[in-house]
Amino acid sequence: MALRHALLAALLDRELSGYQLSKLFDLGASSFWHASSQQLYAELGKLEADGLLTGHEVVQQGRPNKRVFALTDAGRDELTRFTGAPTKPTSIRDDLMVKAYAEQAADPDTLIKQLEDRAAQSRAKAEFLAAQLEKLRGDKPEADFLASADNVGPYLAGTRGKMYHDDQAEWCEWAAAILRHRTTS
Amino acid sequence: MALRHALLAALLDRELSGYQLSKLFDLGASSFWHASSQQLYAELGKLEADGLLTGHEVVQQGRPNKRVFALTDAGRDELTRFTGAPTKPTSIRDDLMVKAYAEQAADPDTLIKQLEDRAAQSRAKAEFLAAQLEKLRGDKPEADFLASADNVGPYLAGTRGKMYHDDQAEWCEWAAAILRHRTTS
DNA sequence: TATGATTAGTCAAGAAATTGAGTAGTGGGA
DNA sequence: TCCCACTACTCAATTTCTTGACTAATCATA
Repeated sequence: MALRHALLAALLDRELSGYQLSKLFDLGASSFWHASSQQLYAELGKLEADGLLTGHEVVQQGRPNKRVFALTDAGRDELTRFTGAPTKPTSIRDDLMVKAYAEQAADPDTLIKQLEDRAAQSRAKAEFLAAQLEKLRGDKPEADFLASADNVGPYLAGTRGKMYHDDQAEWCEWAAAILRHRTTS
Repeated sequence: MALRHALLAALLDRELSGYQLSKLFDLGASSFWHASSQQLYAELGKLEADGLLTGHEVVQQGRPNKRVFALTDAGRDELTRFTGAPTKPTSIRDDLMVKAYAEQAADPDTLIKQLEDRAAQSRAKAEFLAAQLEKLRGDKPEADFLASADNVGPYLAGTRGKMYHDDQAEWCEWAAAILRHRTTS
């Protein structure tokens, strides 16, 4: 029920092809939602059937043709409805937290490695998102951009994504340090 | 594939009934994983069938009988394997981030209300988790507890949960303030 | 004395997400 | 010149998760 709205949101101020959307929703790059390409194309089909967006074939030379999707008025209305409707908080479901919880059953060294690897991944992703944010706000200071820009949504969402990954990296390193300390003493 | 391990982790140092587990994995109270009771009971059945845990009927007076589950050696081994195996990072999928991203299509006032409501929920949950952490560490300072306690896993996971909700609340309030400022100017 | 909350679950239907493989053309590097 | 990566998708099977309803007893409250 929510990938629908994530797709509509991504198409709010531009047209994108299925493939471009699949890059935007990629696990390693998405700032606000993730989905596999298979899931995306399936959902795009449903959204088109429901009249929330329209697809146009674009003929290309030198590479496969693509279908570019755009929001319809109905799609925009649906997004407006969605943003105003209460939804229940998204639940936490993180495999790393399960691993940390199960620390007693874990081999300390491999668990520490898991945490350090994830810390590195999150650091990289936080940096990537920081670069995206910088690009979005251009040369303005953040406060000016947020006060005056005409589309701040992606910036708000990107900021949350960056916070998440900064925290994740920090926590992973903190937890790894504690476990390391416990094994050496 | 991961609810399995979350359940095994929860049963690592104690026996719990399905109902107790359903409270632990409740959306409003879970610090490290969430699942509905239906999903839980289904998964508990599979885990028992796979020999990763055993259930014992406990007869009670004055209330329905219950089944209490305990880890088997195979279950503990599976947890050890899981904690050492690399897993891909959990993806971000948060309805609020989608709503923020779609700010352009949103009615400002209702979106602001959504953000403020969620901020309040996250504040409450962060407080709840803070109380749990305090209970876990007893009267010791955190550093002493983490260095000397025999089961720090739940504390590590709970800390991440608290960070998540502290951040969520902070971001929601920040985003709401920006949107409010943009509507009044 | 009826009403709702709490304990302790079960059943079934459907939607959402994952896993794994496959197609087919183009461009670039060893 | 061969192989790999990239663009741009599709198909099928399976697992996971959600939604909504239902049973049935006890306890506290109004």
